[in-house]
Amino acid sequence: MSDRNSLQEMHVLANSIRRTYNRLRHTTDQIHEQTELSAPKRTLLLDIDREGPQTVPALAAVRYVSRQIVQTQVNELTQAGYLIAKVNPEHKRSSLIALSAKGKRLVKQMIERENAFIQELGWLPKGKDLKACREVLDAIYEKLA
Amino acid sequence: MSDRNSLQEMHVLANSIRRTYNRLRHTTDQIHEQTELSAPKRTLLLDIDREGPQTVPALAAVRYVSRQIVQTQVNELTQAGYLIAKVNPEHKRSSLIALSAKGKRLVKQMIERENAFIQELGWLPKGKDLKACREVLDAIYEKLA
DNA sequence: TTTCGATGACAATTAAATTGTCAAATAATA
DNA sequence: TATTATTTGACAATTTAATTGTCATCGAAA
Repeated sequence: MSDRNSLQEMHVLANSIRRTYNRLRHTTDQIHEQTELSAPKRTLLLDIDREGPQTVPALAAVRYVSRQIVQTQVNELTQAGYLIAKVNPEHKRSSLIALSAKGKRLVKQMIERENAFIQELGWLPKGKDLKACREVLDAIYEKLA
Repeated sequence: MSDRNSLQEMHVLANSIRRTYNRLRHTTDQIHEQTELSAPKRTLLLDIDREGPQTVPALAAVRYVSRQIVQTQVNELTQAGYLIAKVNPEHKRSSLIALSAKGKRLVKQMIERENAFIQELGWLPKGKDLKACREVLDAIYEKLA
């Protein structure tokens, strides 16, 4: 399982993940330039859209960054009207951070812009390959938990 | 090719790339904690080991960061004895940044530590799946060039 | 050869994140 | 229940990563 060749392949894969991540971030920075939102703030909005309302500490934990920086970003996004704090039935002090109507509209626009970019690119991985790739990434993600 | 379902799948894959990247960075931060080198500096050393000596502007370009910050990091790694500037036959002013003997030893140690970690984990993606995943990532990387 | 872009050095600034502290709220446990 | 430990949001100070801008010099192209 962990012969020399497989280990080497794993290093190469890790490098592909890193450089593709960097390029994706750069591409999305360009696509969403007019939003005036940084990549960390955009991913907060997109994650909350995908996973639903969450507490600040929960958002920080999945990112492996301090809760303080996420708190600051959430506060600024709330100030800008994209997020709202909802009462958390599980916890009186730590509210659930949710998208506002304005935030939902922005996320919708961002996804539409990304889709338009992909259409323009005229290419997507084949459905089967895409799924296989995601499954490997998710398995690595789980194993490193 | 770009029906609604495929687009949705692509967004999900992008998210898997991002979160796996974050977890890999966190894991390697822990594995290499005693090196006292930041993730950006470690990837510089590993990239130079993998791709060979390169100029500072070339290193910056693949990262989509300014040449100034890479110059600073390279200068500090040179100061610390991990890198050396080699004469560039193609360019008198812009030297090729290469690993010193000390840098090569460090890279070797880092790879050994990562391999030991994987052994301890007792798991790797299957060779076929690993390769398929890398090919999809590399295709995305190329298409976004 | 002369113009224009690339490069390294330096400086100022901004952005992202860490670390530390405090008080209040919550959770765990004796 | 009482008490102890942990979590959370707010605030502050600091560090790290990165950007932006400028300058002199070098190299490439016209």
